[in-house]
Amino acid sequence: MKKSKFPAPTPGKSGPRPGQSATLRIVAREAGVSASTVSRIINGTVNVSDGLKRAVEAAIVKFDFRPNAAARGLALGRTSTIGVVAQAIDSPFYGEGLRGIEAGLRQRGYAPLIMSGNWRIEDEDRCVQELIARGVDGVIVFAGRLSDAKLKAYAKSVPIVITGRSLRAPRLYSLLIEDAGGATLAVRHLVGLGHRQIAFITGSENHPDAIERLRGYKEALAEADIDFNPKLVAVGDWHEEGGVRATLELLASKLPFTALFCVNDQTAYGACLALYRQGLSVPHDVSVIGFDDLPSSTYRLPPLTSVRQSIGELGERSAHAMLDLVAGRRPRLVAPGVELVVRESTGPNPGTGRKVPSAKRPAHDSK
Amino acid sequence: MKKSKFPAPTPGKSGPRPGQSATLRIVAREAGVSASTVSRIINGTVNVSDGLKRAVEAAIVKFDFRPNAAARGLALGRTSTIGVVAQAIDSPFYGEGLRGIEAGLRQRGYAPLIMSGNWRIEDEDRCVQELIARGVDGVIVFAGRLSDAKLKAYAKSVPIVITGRSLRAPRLYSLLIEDAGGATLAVRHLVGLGHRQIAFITGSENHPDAIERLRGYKEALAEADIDFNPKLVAVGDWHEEGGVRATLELLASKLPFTALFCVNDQTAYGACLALYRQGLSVPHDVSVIGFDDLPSSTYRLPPLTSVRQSIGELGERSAHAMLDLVAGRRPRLVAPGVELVVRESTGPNPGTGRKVPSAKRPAHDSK
DNA sequence: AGGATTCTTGCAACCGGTTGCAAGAGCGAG
DNA sequence: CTCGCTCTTGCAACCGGTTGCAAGAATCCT
Repeated sequence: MKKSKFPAPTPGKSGPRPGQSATLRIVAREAGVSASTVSRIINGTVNVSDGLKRAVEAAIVKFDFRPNAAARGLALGRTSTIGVVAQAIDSPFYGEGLRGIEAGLRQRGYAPLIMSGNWRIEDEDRCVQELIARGVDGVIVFAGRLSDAKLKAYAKSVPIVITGRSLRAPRLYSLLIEDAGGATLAVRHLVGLGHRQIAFITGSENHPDAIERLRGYKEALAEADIDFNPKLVAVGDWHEEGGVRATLELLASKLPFTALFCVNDQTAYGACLALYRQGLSVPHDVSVIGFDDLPSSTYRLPPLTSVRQSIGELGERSAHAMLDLVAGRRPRLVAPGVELVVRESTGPNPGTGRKVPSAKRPAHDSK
Repeated sequence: MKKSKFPAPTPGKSGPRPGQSATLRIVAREAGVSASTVSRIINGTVNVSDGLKRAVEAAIVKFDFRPNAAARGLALGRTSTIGVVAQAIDSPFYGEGLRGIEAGLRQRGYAPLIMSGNWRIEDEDRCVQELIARGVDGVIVFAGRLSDAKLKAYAKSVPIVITGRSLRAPRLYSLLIEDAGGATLAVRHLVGLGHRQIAFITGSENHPDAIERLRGYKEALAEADIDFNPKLVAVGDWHEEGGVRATLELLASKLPFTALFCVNDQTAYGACLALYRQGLSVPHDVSVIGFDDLPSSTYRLPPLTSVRQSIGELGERSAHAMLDLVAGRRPRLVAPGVELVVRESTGPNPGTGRKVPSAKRPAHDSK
């Protein structure tokens, strides 16, 4: 496999060989210069006389030369690759975040190496380890669940950016999402429409985002002098399926509710389906509101009211924060703010006698 | 930046230093052996005596040693990384495909390096070039539009797997999707429900998948002795927005139709919204059928009838085909077959007097 | 027991770019 | 015309694993 020790690399032929890319030294020989000169021309490290430059450039074109990334990475000690840990690459939420990350990295010549944690902490852990082993220049953990301690430990071997929590450590930067604030926004909207019995479907119970959103829900209830009823909280799984199940549980409990706040949009999609199956209309019988404002929420039937937190923007900012860390600068970025987007899945409480002034809702959508 | 020439690498301290990973030689010194021995133990290349093995393993643990991927890649001539070109990472379609690819690669220790072509041929081209420059061991072009000639040219420098077309060249493998067959399935289903005026919303016009699905649509019409009417074909963009626009155009043309076949599920989502806006009910006024059977189609209102072509499975098979190519074997895989999944967005033609026997539709969903 | 095998292990030369150092070329000033 | 300066360019030593080769140790054979 090794062993290739051509004394004079095929002196007779000079064209590029298929499937075997040229090396710096081959190009150098062709142009009659040394390898270092070629390297310097490619990287623009120092000035090179015009004649040589032209000759070298011709040789580069002739052999279609591309510097070997592994060799360059080895010499420079960096790979221009950032590891990204998501939970699932197929998921509107992570998809949008990854798009933002990719866009943010590409601007400066970096590329993301993406791995999926499959919602399992052990997998997430394995991902980070494998990414480090692959020599990435940094790791972005997007909405992950790894413990703070683990993250701090990993930050010792590679810069880390983490979204969805607040954590301070050297070479680690965190972007905190306004989970509680967004949840408060959602519940206030429902209260404003006259709802008093507002159910909540949470995500997996120990996820930091879920905990915070529950907190925001409680705060908004307190604000409106509504007692918090734990029986109006059901547990989903961040996916449609969990939304269906949780909604059916809530309905089965016979506890009346006229509005439903879901921990994320996908859960809300499931909730809408479950309500439809039970012959309940959204928003006439039950108002439903989500969180994230996924792109597809605009196109749901009915279009979903949601709390917008631009995931794409969050991804892009994570990427920039990471590039700052890599360059040794201290990032100065925060997560984008949250914002209520009112569409057609929420409406006035049908129970109240008094007419609630209808919220302004655009005719087609409110993009 | 280089210059580091520690005569004796910090002989006093011996613990791992933060941010600076240990090298093979450091581990070797700690264990009192040579670097080659450590390498051989790690890779299991040859037998090593038990005592040394234990000492080395202890040293590896002590320094938390992970071999540098760049160096290994340089020495071995491969990176265990496969480049993947998608159009958009945030897109249920590509998301599912990428998940399959990741799963298929991970099984054998490979990881995907994903880049987005953003639906632009030039970007797609740039992606392939950058991936090659990064030294990936192969490139999977997932549902791309690069010309056959370009692909063949690239296959000279790196193995290539391409989905969605049929192409033969050395070190290139293609997985052909049954686009036409799937489209025929969809239209036959509609015909079976009594529909005769069946509209079609295509994707971007020059995309191979779109062309093939149109062909299948025409074939099924011919089969049922229905004349093909080009005015019943509208152009979308593979996304919800295009589905909305195309549907509004079809409705504005005043040409009656009772069923609508959409080139993919996202287009169908948009179509459903547009119909809803115009006060038309799916499936009572118009039947809608999609293509792809995205996971979220199960949770639409109403759940969408679609032609299932397991994208995830396609991704996984692409990955396996690529690994075959890399290993020098000839892949023997084909794309997964298509299959009709009947849900609730299609129903009997409301216009026909005769009652059409209702298709069997499960109560909740037909996963 | 002596010689022939086989096994273990280290040395050193790779893989392909990068870069400090110094030699040589080119140029201006005295 | 010579000295000293700057600019261009090549040499060689890295980066950190891998592996052919051969020396030495261990094992087996007659």
